[in-house]
Amino acid sequence: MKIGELGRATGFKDKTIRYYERQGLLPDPGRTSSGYRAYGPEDVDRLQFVGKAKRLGLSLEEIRGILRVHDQREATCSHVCGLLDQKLAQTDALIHDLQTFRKELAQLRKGADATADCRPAGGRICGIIENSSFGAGQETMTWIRSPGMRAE
Amino acid sequence: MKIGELGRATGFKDKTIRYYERQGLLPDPGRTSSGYRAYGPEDVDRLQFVGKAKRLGLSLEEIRGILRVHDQREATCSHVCGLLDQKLAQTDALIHDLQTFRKELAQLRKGADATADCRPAGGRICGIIENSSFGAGQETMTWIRSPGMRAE
DNA sequence: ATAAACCTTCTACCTAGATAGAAGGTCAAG
DNA sequence: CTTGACCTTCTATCTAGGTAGAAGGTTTAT
Repeated sequence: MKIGELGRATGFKDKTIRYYERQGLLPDPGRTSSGYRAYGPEDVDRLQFVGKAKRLGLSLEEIRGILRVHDQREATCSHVCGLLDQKLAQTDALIHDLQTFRKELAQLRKGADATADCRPAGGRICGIIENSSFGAGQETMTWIRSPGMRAE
Repeated sequence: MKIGELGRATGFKDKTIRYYERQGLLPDPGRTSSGYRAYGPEDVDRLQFVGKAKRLGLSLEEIRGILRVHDQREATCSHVCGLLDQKLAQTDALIHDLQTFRKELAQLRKGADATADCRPAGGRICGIIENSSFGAGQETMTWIRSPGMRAE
């Protein structure tokens, strides 16, 4: 099987497959006499696994970790369970932070309605934002901007 | 006031201040006779505003938008309220997606405990992940990886 | 007077996950 | 035999928000 065929079987572009190979997600495939990459059915499985793991929210680095364990002929169970637990904890933490953020944001918005003139004296720029005690912590809420969320 | 002093007053590095100027967040400051950027107290306010807005989760582009409205001598109230409402809606949507994701993840994790051997026959890689109906949708949960969240 | 501490511009690099193009070799069908 | 569909490698580009360094000019303190 050549790379295009593999791509059609898995939904990945050929460029992406070569990229994954460079990233260590796919082993060096054999080559045909003319130098083409020669894949077998196990590579279809492997790529489909990558796709599924990606959809689970695993990074390429995490997926590479799982595949390395697999390639060592070890069972990946405990490794994967660890990753899932980690994801779960991260998700919980993120939800918690977001809920806190949302509360503060809502409060700020409520106060904004009460602000008759949001531009106070003295060259200040926006009373709504500047009078808030919101950003008192040093943490930045950059995570609110997530890929695919940008309207365009 | 020169750039270093402005930086010390606001907590931004000089490099960052020049970067913000390039990005259109700060107006072209005057220069001293020796060509140095010469700032006034209003620039301290402006930069502090930028810091606060950033901590609110606004992107530099959004902040630039607010500042442009301000520079037109228009009140920024309604503009900022619009942004806040938008952030609020985005946050709600993100929390909702995350809760759905968390449920599916927890279910997967629960099933993993029941999976005696996660490596089924036929060159498959990980039964836990591959047998899940989890990633059935096409959407990828990449937002789970947020800046600052990466353990190192 | 000279070293430290500033300042300037310009350019390159970082993350993450690809995508696109250039320049060229190979292969199957008509 | 030639056209188009493949294949190869290498390099550049995108997002977002900066950071770092080179190469050089200025100012302040000792």
